[in-house]
Amino acid sequence: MSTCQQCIIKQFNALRALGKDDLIRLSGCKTSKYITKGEVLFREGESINGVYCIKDGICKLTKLSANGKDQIVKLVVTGDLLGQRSLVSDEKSNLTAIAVNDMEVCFIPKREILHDLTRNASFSLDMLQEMAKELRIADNIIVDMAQKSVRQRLADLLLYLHTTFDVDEGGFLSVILSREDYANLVGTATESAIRILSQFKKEGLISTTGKQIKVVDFDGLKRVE
Amino acid sequence: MSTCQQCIIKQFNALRALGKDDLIRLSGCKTSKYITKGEVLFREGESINGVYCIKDGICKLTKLSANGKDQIVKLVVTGDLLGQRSLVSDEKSNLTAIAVNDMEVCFIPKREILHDLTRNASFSLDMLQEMAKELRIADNIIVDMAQKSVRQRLADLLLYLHTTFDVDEGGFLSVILSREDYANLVGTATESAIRILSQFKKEGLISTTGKQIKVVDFDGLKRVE
DNA sequence: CTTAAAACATGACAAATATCATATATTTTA
DNA sequence: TAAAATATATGATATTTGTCATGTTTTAAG
Repeated sequence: MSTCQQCIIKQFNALRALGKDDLIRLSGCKTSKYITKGEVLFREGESINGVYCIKDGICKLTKLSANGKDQIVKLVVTGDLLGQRSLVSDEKSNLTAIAVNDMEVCFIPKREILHDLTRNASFSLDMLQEMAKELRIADNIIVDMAQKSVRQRLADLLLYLHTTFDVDEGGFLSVILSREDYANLVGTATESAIRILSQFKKEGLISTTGKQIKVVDFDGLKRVE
Repeated sequence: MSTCQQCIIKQFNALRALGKDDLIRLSGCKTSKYITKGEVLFREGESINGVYCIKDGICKLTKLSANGKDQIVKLVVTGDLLGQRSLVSDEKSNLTAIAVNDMEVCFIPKREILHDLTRNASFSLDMLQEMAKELRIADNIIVDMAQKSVRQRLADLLLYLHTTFDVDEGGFLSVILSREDYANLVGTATESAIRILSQFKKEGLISTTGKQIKVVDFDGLKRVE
């Protein structure tokens, strides 16, 4: 079994701020878990009681809106922590986490993280910085949701997926999402998302083969309005 | 000149976690400032280099979207801190702050706050908790922006203003906003906001006298769809 | 007080998006 | 493999929202 100390994943999140002794302690009480595509890691309203460190895979954080539709609030990827927000504010989870592809995660109990947060200022400062970054991103999404058209938001999403998750040998986006996921990410009806993706294809901005999507004209997508 | 130690405002934000000595130190280097309605406290892209503690008044945090419209991301009120996010992540401000009514604020330089953040774990944990709360609120706003109609968002806003800022003797909302502000808060055209407010009035959900608005049927507004 | 400017209001119309219906393709299950 | 379930696609239409035009009211300035 691998230890947190050896694990390179910690470089990508606040755990990097911990020293050798703390990492050894975490290793001793962490559990690891494999989740297959589509499985639920935790649900809105549940107590998480710890933090997940994503060793591999991608998951979507969704919230059920009043009208019964799921909104995907963000995608969380390899290297990210999951559940810090609920842990810090001592609340049940505000969001549901569902695996977008097969995942490997480590679970670290709340008590251990709190131990470090209260004693290790550089760890809590690092976590504070991460959360500040998330907050800026969330504010920007609010503005985009409020002011941009569905067409623009969908173009932005494709650009985001292209730059953030990279592409495979064929140039296709390496994250495979359903059309419904696309709709739930930009906040529109599934039919609208499908329709606009078809338009993008006709306009030569993207090409598609089943669920696989390739960004053909990056700058063209940027200019969409 | 009043000291931070005596100031009751600190009860409402992370400064409550500081001890006597730290508060005395802050008092020594803080500056206070009066801002009149409509004045800009800081702009998007500026370095704030500190934190504002709002002693009195309300201000709106806006961001200019790609299409040239201002979106109000949140209202910040008496007791809140302003600028922590930029300070913590060491970035220029992502938002513009404009006074909605006359304000009194105290400015505390970055260096002093950082001093406490790196040394005082309970202070940085408290700030972390505040930011976690803000992040949950932001996530919920994203869902509402994406999934609710303009009519619902405007009804929600009236309910929020009613419960958060209370009402005057006549039952009118104590925050006076222009119709344009209402539009920029819910992310719609000014004409649309005006039109829907007129509808609410006809439907007996609110009553208005000039800029003053009174929530008449709270539960009715809740049921708006 | 009078005039100019800004804010508010509303109609008419255009554009964007949602909804419903239906068809086809793809995946899963038996 | 066949059948069922699910996902994708697209047309027709309704609804929501934005834009432009115009008039009225309120506020600010001289």
